[in-house]
Amino acid sequence: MVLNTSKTKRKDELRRLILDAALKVFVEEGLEHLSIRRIADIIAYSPTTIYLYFQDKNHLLFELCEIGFLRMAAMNNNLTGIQNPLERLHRMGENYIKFGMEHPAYYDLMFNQAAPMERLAIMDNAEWNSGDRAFAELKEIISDCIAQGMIRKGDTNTIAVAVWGMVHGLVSLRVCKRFDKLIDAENVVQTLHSSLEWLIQSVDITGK
Amino acid sequence: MVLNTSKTKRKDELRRLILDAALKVFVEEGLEHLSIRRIADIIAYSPTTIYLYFQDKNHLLFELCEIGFLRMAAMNNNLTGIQNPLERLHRMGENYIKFGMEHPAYYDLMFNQAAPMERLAIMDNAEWNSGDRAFAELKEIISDCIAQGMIRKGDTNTIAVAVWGMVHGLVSLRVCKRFDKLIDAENVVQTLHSSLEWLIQSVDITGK
DNA sequence: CATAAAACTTAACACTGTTAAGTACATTTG
DNA sequence: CAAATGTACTTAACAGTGTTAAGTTTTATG
Repeated sequence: MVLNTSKTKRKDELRRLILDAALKVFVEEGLEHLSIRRIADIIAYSPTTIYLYFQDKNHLLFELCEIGFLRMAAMNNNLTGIQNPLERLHRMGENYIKFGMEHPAYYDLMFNQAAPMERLAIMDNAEWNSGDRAFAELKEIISDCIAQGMIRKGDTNTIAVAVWGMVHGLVSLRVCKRFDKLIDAENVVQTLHSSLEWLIQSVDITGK
Repeated sequence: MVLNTSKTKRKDELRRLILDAALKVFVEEGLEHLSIRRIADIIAYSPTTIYLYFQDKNHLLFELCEIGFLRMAAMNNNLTGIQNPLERLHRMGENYIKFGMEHPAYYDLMFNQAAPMERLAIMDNAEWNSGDRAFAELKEIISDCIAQGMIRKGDTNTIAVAVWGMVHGLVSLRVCKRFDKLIDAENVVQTLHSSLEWLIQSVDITGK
């Protein structure tokens, strides 16, 4: 298998151009304004050209998702050096919330929209690499918490789902504007962090 | 103000017919197949007629949401008789999960989709009645838990957001198919319930 | 240079939400 | 009773969507 011939390189260049244009539109104007024709206009190609590089719109959205996962993973660089696993868990949650607040369009696409997952459902036998890796990391931290006697013993899977569910729920309700009529706008983000802190303190059995 | 004249009655009848048709489509075929023209076909009227009864599609979706909230509230009928507030909270969470599993299309519309909230955002000064009532009920139960020394003292708002966030997160990830590649299909619902139970046990301070 | 292959475009299909303008019918008014 | 008003509804169109079959242009190869 030959990599990076001038052929594949040029293929990749336009592919990248398409993704960049798509990104620009959907970050700045929202997913609902992201259309194939809009992308085509920006890169000055005909709409059908995009179909030579992506099977369909879902495929394109899936790739945007993957980029989002990379950005999200990059946020967890500040975890290195934190030895205490419960503290790590807390910080990971705060990073998660931060990502959602800073990149709501990405977040919506990555966790709420059906489109990218439809693509994934079609290519059977394929695992969801990005999601899988992140989930595995979460489970490992929880495993450490249990091993060091910082949280109650229990099924790692169950606890991981619970923790992920919680932070996702907080961010998702915010991104989908479900807090807008219930909590003052200036307090929402603070409330999310408080809620996470409440969870961490509730499961912490070191000081009890 | 005159209620239920033959005029308003007939107006309401077609309105109801439209909502029923909309409901049928979006429950059976999903939100993406719910179009104004599809509804019009079913009720055998022209598409534009629908605009005489609803400002726009968002308005219609908002009304479907409200119907969903009624159904959801009805599920909590089995709470009467449960005195223990923590048990009430647990049962409320289970009802919430059950609703999401049984009515994924409703759930998606009520908590994930942007459309219904856009309608709500426009009519300023209006509060989100359905959401407001449900959230207030949750806060009251938590208040009771604290008063009876069943969970740690803390800000009611913060804890309510945490609890709602958690169950919403679980249901939302399931409805949006984010567990599909991570957890075996036959175990997912059981895992959600276990996760909720884990939370309840983690915050319960009565036996410690 | 001719041929084959790759890259790209045109035109169309079947949809979408939404609106301006027009029609048919019932009710009220002079 | 006839004319005027008002209600209920439809037709036709606009501007947009994802997507595909078929045709054209450009590039690379023998």
